[in-house]
Amino acid sequence: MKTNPDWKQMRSLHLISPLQIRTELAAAMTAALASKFQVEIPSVEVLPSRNLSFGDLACNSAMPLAGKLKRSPRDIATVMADSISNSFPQVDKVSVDGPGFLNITLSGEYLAEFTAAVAERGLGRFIPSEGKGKTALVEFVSSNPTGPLTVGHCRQAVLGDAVSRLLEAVGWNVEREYYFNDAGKQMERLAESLASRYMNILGVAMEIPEGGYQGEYIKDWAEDFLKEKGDSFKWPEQKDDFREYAASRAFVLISEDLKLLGITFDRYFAESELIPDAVENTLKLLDTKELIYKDSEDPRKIWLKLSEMGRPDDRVVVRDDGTYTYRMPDISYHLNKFKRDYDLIVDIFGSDHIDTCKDVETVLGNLLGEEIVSTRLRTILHQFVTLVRGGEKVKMSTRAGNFVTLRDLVDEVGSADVVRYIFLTRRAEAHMDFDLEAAGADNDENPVFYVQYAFARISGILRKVSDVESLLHLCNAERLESILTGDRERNLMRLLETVPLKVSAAATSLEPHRIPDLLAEVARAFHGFYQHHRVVDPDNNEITAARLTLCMAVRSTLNDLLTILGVRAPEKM
RNA sequence: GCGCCCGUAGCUCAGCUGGAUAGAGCAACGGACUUCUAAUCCGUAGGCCACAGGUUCGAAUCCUGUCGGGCGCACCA
Repeated sequence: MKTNPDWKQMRSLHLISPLQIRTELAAAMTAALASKFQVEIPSVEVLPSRNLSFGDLACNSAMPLAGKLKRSPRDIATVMADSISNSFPQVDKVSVDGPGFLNITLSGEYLAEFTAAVAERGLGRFIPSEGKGKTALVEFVSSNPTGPLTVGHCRQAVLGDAVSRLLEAVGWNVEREYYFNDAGKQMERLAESLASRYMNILGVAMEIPEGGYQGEYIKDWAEDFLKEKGDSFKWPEQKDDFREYAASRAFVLISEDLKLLGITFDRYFAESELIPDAVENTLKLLDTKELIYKDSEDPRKIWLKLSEMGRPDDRVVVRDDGTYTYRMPDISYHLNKFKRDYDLIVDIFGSDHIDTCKDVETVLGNLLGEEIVSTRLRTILHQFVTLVRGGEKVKMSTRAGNFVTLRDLVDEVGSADVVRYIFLTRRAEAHMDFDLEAAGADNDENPVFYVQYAFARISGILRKVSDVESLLHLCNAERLESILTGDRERNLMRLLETVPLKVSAAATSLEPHRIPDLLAEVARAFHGFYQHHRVVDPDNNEITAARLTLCMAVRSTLNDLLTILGVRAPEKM
């Protein structure tokens, strides 16, 4: 998926990429308008047709240009149509329809060449590689290391991994990073909660602190702590021992949870690494820029002047005991990320982070320049997940310790593929009801199987054929075009041709939810084709070869799209 | 009260940098297995795109307001 198209080789085959044909058509039409009307013309846009019955590509630029050129939209569209109608072998038909739409139908020759090339060399090389040679950092999950991951983290984990994979699909070199908050007040509470359980085992009364952690897993940790380290520890004398032990156990817990979904990180970045040097440097920097001030009553307490930067309220960044609030190391962390010089920094947070991440962005803008921050930092805030079982909402409460964990979810659903796919079907900013019964169902209520089944079917066909390679060599683009003339075959090729640019658009907008839609569309078109056309015909090698070529192209497309979601492409089901 | 997100078919959701008849899956109804896996296919039905204004040649899409839901408004993260 990472290789770049070899344009020269394609030229020799008369094949140009989906992106290039669109670019060339737009350029030709823009040039024709400029020369005919002798005015500056904003570049026209060639877009996918909304409805395939109009054609493959459409352009509506004639309508907005009508006022400026003082001509009717249809006249303008006609000028555009004339400029491309006979000069592109990739174009079969151009028409002007309705109020001034320009509709373009791609030629069978081009579609056949494209399909053959995808079958032979894979779809990946046709995806425009905008990210080639560039690096991106994607931060996600970053949950407090205080316990197992929950359903909310699960959505974020899946989303972050898919965003990363999507960026990789268009050529980015991606690093996945988990910011490990191991230095804050929550860690203190966790350590004390552990100490409390430990003391209880030893028969000493000690309450779990206010806001502490009640989960059963802490009891297990306490028992292990006792076994491994002995019974001589006291709170708060050996505070650090409790804290370190809890953090390391939480770390293991979290990485095992992530492993259930097949997610790994390139780096776990510990907040404690920033303390105190990096944070003190950041404070000095903020002070130099006069963005902080001392509290009027307690000079050890330090405030951030957010209200002067257009945010609603000033915030404390250093408490009177000298410890930092969440925002402080987070600003340092982001400065660190910028210093590492990525071309793109993606932050993924739950919607409860809205205020803090706006604050951090604002401060970064003041320190580094708004231009740099707005072009290089992109934040995805996802909404929460409501679990539904049998039409009833599943109550979740972190405090009481009866939350549904990521592990529970994957166990109940029974498949990481299903969990990933369903989470990725909704766009990040939309609320989401996750129906445990439907997700756990082993039937056609489950959208994942529909797509995977298409891949498995193709694999089944391939198993029927003894020598796929030599059969495929029987089939060149010309033959493909003359044999695959059915509507279903033709529409399948048309659909495949749009995939590279749709992937590219999804990556540009950091929206992996577009991929499941696309997958379902490809699978649907394939299932329809499969039902109506027999692929393997022992008496007709030519037809077999042509349809097999199409199957190979679909297979490659499904595989690449499933890879973006991190969902398996099974040979058998 | 303030900020952000959401409100599209019975259910879950796409479509939202404005464009030609609003889409899909599931559920419902009617059909299709002596043929490469029927976890499939074909067909039918289902919608004042929350509501009210505005911008324009054109609005589910942009703006304003109202109503409804989620999240936040910590010296937690």
